[in-house]
Amino acid sequence: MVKDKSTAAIGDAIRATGVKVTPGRVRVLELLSSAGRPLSHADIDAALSDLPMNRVTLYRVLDSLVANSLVLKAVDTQGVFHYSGAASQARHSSHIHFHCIACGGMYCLDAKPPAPPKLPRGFVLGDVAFNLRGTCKSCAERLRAGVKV
Amino acid sequence: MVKDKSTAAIGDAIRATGVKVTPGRVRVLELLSSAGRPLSHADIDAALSDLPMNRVTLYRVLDSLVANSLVLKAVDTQGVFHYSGAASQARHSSHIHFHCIACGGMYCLDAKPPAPPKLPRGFVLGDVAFNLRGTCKSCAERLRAGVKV
DNA sequence: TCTGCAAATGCAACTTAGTTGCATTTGCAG
DNA sequence: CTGCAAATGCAACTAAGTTGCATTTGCAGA
Repeated sequence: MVKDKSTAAIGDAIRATGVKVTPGRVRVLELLSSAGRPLSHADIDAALSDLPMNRVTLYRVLDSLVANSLVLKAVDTQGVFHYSGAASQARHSSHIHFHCIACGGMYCLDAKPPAPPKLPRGFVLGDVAFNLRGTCKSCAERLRAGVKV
Repeated sequence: MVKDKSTAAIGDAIRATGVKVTPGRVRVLELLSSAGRPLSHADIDAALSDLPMNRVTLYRVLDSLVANSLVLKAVDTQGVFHYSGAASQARHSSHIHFHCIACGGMYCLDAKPPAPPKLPRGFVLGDVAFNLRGTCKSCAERLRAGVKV
């Protein structure tokens, strides 16, 4: 069976970083690249029912992909880490994430993130977290309808 | 012994929210109000050597203060929660926090946070997290000097 | 194609952060 | 001063993430 083009491309991207191309790495990067939103460790774990992977291995796969800039790691306002494919990095770094405190969902907002402010001399900027928290449309409507939380 | 003015004011602020004024709540709010930066749960726990408090109680004290808007809860890019007194809320909501990945320190930057973007219809904004991560001046210099991490 | 080895994985055990249930203590209203 | 709801302490639990070590596997070189 011939691997489809995108899977091969993903394998090449991994190989290019100098680490081994393993089923786990390919599968996780594939998942993150095609997912429309950043996924948590638990989200990914649940999505990998076709390729059961040890909890620890998933952490290490993610660490490896993050270390090689193939995946982005960000934290939401609840302190939960979310990962997104670096291919969608441009997409995800060009807008903001909204985390619903009622349903736990994460949404990508169609708005530009602010420019990082000027840092004091000597400070080196790594990455930026700009996340909003609140209630999403459907949860807000449900709550407004009088349903108790 | 007569309580000093600020302690009394803190007690009043707590009482005004309708909850009981307890030594733990006063001490924690006092600490967060006078601290120049947001403190983590561990920071607070360590600072309370004069008033040993159960780990769980500290969580509940913080929850109570946050629920009554006397304290702000925010998360850094490492997923660690930090608390700051609401009296210093104006101060801390009017600028940005920088978290050093080398020394773990948190710095308050003298820059305005961006205006929250316009949300889609129906979305309700709760709070905002805008944190930067990187290397602070002293750590950057130390690393540049050739010291291995 | 085969082989050896470093890299990757799985597993078990551990740490840390945060939560829950319940018995005891305490702030404070009456 | 007294009663009771609220707050606390304690123990046990869950979830997230880490570490050490034995086993397996990708892949470079023979």
